Amino acid sequence: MTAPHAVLVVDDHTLVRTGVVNIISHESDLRVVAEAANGAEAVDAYAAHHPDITLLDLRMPVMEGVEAVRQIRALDPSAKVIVLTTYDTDEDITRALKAGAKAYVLKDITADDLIACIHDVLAGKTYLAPAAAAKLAEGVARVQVTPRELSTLRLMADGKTNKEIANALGISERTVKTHLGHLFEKLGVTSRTEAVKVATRRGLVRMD
Amino acid sequence: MTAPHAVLVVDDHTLVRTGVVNIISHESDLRVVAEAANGAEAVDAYAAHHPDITLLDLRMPVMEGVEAVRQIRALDPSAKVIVLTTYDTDEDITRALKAGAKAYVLKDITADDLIACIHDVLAGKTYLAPAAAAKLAEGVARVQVTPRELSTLRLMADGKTNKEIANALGISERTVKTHLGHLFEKLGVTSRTEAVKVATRRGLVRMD
DNA sequence: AATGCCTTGCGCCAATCGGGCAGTGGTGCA
DNA sequence: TGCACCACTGCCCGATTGGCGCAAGGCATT
Repeated sequence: MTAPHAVLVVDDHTLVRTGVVNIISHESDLRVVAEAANGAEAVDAYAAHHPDITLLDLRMPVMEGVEAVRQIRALDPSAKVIVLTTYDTDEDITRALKAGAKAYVLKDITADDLIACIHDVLAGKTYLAPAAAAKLAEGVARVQVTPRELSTLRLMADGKTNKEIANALGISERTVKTHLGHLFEKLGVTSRTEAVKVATRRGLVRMD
Repeated sequence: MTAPHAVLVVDDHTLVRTGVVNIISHESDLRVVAEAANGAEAVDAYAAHHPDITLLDLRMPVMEGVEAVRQIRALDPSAKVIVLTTYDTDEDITRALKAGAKAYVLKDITADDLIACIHDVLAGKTYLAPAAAAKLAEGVARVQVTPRELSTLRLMADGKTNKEIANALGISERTVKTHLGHLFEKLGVTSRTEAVKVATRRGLVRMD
């Protein structure tokens, strides 16, 4: 029998975190060596323990999950991070995978499947929740939103008028209209309110 | 030693649910007699087992949590339901309490506090998460949105134009404007996009 | 050199939106 | 019997929005 694999569990919801820790504790070849409640703590804990596996949520205060993945992978390019979250917008999924996550699973996964996923990742494989894989597949052919368009979109979703957006970005109101026009086309809508809806669904904007 | 109290656990996220079940299993005076993954299952499970305590999430497919609380309380007016959720919008809180929930706690609660909360409710007390209590307090002085205004708001948040809303509700476009005008005033905004933002934050509309 | 995309900008125009003023009818409560 | 509130509607007006076409400079890829 070899030494158990070290696991770091990150989730801002204490209850969920202890629930996951409990489940993992039942496995003899896994051992939780640290817990964290936000991205910043997660990076610190990773640096301190260098676990074999990191399980982390995406939506967290202080530091977002994707940024945490990025920083952990910067500390250790071989780090194996499993994203465990509630949401499956294609933005979240692609950003997490781009940041270097090895797996993306949803919280409606069963305990057994989670354990299986951890073993897969430990063995060097990757794992995608079926729903995540589907979203990703349909997203392949998806139109790209440019950085400037995204800034415009965010300000618009915040309730700003074209004039206010223009001032905020230091460009003319006409240019704002052009960006929005392109956005509407890409999102398949005709009004800003509708745009907010589908952008939210796609994970392009957040209602914080 | 008396018989342990029967508990029903309801959450659509399997992982979270088993986590909670695990935590409760560690208490000798509590016993999980059934689990459910949505509101409809919850009502069925309640009818079948009549548990002493029901722990349930609000956001679920098939049947929403608040509706489940209502139906369970209709089956058994003495039912003790604890709402256990991630969100703390004042809409969710007030609706859950109005539906007859005995407690409202967030998922960032610790396992110990959850157990304490269960015991409180078993003893006939009620329990409100501090954040929930605060939201409720500030909400006392909050302006009321009328049913008709709410319908209008929902359709608007869906991206509909005033004309489309008018057709959908069978009223004139002018009336839609009146409703929206009143809404804007109550929400403290001047545009529909802004209205969508604050209405979402308050839990009046959902981005499903 | 050519092609393509992003970003920026222009004018024009019809539709939509937000608001002001005014009014009717109904319900429920004091 | 008032009073308050809700739901509904009309006309009018200015501001904003969305769609149309067009185009120039920059930057990267081929």
